[in-house]
Amino acid sequence: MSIMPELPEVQNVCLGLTTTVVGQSVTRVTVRRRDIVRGPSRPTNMLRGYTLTRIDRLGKQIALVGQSPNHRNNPGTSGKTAHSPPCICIHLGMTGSLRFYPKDKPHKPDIHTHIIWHLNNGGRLAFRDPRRFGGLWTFDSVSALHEIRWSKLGEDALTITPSKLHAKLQHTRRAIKSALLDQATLAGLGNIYVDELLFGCGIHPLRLGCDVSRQETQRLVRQMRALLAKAIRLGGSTLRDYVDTTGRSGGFQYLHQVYGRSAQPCPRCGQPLACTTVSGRTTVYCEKCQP
DNA sequence: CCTTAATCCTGGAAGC
DNA sequence: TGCTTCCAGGATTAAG
Repeated sequence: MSIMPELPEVQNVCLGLTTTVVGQSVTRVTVRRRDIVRGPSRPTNMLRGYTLTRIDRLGKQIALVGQSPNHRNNPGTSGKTAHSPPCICIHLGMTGSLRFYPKDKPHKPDIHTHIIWHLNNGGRLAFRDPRRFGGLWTFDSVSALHEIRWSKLGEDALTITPSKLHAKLQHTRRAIKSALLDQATLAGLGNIYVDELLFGCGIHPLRLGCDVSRQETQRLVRQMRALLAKAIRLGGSTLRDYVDTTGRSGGFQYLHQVYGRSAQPCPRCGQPLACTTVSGRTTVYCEKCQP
């Protein structure tokens, strides 16, 4: 089973990028597949000539924020848009990865390596995505990213408050699982964590969103933060000893109590876990523990 | 409003 | 063993 980039994985990618590419400037960009750059894409020229100043994240989406090298020497000659830094938004989709290769580490791009940023320290950042569900969007400014793209997303799963989530859930008659998967409700949850979360909270995936009480929502948010935080920590540790298969699979199993365990005994009551489809997604749950 | 289905795509698993 | 088939998944779109 390969790593699925949901919020915790994306967060770890961001942490990695912060320590490797932030502060570096982009000397050259190789676009090996043009169609992986979606939407109107000419303006930022893929950040060539810019310095990467920071990495932002909302839900599962990553933003590489650039800054013109002469920005400091040339402040405020015209309107604010002139100095709003350009950025690139990256979604890893199902199989996307963003990997940094230091100067001395060789890197042989294969057919699935779509974009390579060459950095001034000799390092390279490579976007690879075999299945190509992921993609990349360029923006003139961070504010454009927020207005055009991130405004459609709900609050980040790590920071949303119980009352905000409850307000969103209250006026929907969709299944709770569908609502939680919808990035417009809150950003960051995917199929795996939604199943785990609902199991952890003892909530049936088909319960109506508006039937989830304030107290249950509180439990949901509390559990969600704990789950994501744990996964982030674990991701960090699995990255360190990536080659150690046993350590990695052990952590993986610990996190997944229901996902991928259809018909296996419920970790809480022992009854075989049920499997169904909700919003077109495989859904595993316990009929007894999630009434 | 809401759901379902189709679409995109490839690698891995299962079946024969 | 090698071939075929199926299926997973997120987001978007169209259709019911």
